Amino acid sequence: MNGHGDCQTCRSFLKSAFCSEKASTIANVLSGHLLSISFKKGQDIYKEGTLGKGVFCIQKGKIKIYKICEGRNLVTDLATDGDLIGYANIMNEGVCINSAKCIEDSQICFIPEKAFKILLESKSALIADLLKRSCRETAQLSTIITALKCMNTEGRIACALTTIEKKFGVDKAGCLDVNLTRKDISEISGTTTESAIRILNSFKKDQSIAFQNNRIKIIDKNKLKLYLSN
Amino acid sequence: MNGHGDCQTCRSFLKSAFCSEKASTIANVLSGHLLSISFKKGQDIYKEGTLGKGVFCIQKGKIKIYKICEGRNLVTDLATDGDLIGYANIMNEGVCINSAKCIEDSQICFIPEKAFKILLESKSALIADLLKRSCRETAQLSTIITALKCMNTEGRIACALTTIEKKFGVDKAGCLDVNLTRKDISEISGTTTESAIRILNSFKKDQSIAFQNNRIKIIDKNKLKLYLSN
DNA sequence: GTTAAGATATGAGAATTATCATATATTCTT
DNA sequence: AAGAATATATGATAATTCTCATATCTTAAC
Repeated sequence: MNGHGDCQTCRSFLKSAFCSEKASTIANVLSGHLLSISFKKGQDIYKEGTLGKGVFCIQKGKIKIYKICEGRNLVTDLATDGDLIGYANIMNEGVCINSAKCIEDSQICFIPEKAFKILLESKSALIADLLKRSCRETAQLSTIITALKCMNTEGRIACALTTIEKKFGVDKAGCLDVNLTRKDISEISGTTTESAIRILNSFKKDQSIAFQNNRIKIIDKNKLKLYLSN
Repeated sequence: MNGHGDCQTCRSFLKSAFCSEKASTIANVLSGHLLSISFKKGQDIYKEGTLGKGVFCIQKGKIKIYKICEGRNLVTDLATDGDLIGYANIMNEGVCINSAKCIEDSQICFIPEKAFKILLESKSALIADLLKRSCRETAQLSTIITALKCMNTEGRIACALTTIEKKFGVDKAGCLDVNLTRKDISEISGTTTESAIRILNSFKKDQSIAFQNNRIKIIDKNKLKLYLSN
C-alpha cells in the first residue's frame, strides 16, 4: 500500500456530503484521507471475519468480493471504478461479512470508519445513495441465490460471462476487458475449476466464445443465452 | 384485505421520521394509511416481477420472502412482528425482486410508495434505520449463498431449523412457534420436499428433533450443529 | 360421512457435478 | 535458459441429490 494521487472519484462521490451542516467536522476528519492507495493484483483489501477498518472507493481497478467456504471461494460481487465497497461491514457490527481482493492492480481510496460514520450521521445525500446501492446489492444477491439453485453449471457460466461483460466491458479487440483465470470464472459461477474449463471449452467449440491472448471474447450472445434458460 | 386496527408497530417505527422538518407533509400523506390490513395464511403480499405499490410493516404475523424459479420457490428471508418488507423493491425501480406470502394469518400495515419516498427524502432517522436493515439483509443473503454451495442438504436443513427458531421462537411446548409444511422447510433450505422429509425423519430417528402436533421441537442442538459442519 | 385434496412417507433409478488422477502448457523466477 | 509454480486440459469414478412412482395418512369440503 503506497500513497498516491488524489482520489477524484471518491471526492465527487462524497461531494454532496460536504454540503451538510456538519461540513467542517467531516472535512476535518477526512482531510488527508482521500488519497488513493496502490494495490497489487492478488492483494487483499479486506478479509472475511476480520474487523473492517473502513470503507473503500475504487478509483481505478478491478475487484472481486467473495465468501470463503472450505478453502473454496464464491464470488458474490465484482467492483470497478467508482464503486464503493465494504460499507456493509461497517454497518454490521464491523466484522467483515466477506472478502475483497484485487483482480488487477488498483488505485483505491480508503475512508476510515470514523470518518464514514460521521458522514452518515450528517444525514447527507451519502446515506440515500448508500441505501440505493445496498438495495441494488440485495437484488443482485437474490439473483445469485436463484441461479445457484435453478440453473445448471453451463447456465451459470454463461451468466457469469455476461455479468463480467456488463461490469468490466470489452477491450479494443472485443474481448472481456479483464484477465481472469479459469479458477476465477469458476468462483464467479459457483462451480469447480475443472467444470469451468470443460464448459468454457464446449462454448468455444460451439463458437459462442473465443479465446484471444488469454482473454475471452463473446462471439454469439444468442447462443450463450440458450444456456441461460437451463 | 380488510382494514383493521391501528398499526402501533408501524407508528413507532416511523415516529422518528415525523420529527423532521417536513413533518406536516409526511403526516398528511400518511394520514389514514397506517391502518393494518388482515391477510390470510397463504395470501400473497406482493409478487416477483409485478410493480411494487409500497412498503409493508408486519404488525403481527409470519411471512416468507422467496424467489421463484421454474415452479419452485426458494425462501431468502423470513419476516415477523416489527419487520419492514418490500422497501428494496421500491428502491430498485419499483419492480418486485421477490415475492412475499403469509405463512400464517397476519396483520400488516401498508405504506404507499409515495408516502414512503417522502419519508426518505425528509432525511429522517428512517433512512439510517433502513440502511442498517438493508446491510443486515445483504449479510444474510451472502450467508445463504455460502450455504447453498458449501453445505450439503442435511446441513442446510439443520441450519433452516435454527434460523426458524431464531426468527419465530418456540411455543409453550418448546416447539418451533410456526406451522410449516415439509414443503415450506424444503424451500427455506433449498432442496426438494422429498429430501426435506427424509432428512427430517433421520433427524427424528437421531433424536435431534421431535414431532409434536405437526410442529417440530429441537431436542438436541449440539447434535444438530454436527450436521452444520458438513 | 364420503370424497377430494393435500401432506407425509419411502423406494429405485437417473442425472448432474465434484473429486481424483494425470498430462501438458504457460508463466514466473533467478 | 532452467526449473518451479501455476494454469489449462481431459478422463474415470464417485457421491449427492433430484425425479418419478406409489402408498398412506391427514385435513378440508360438501
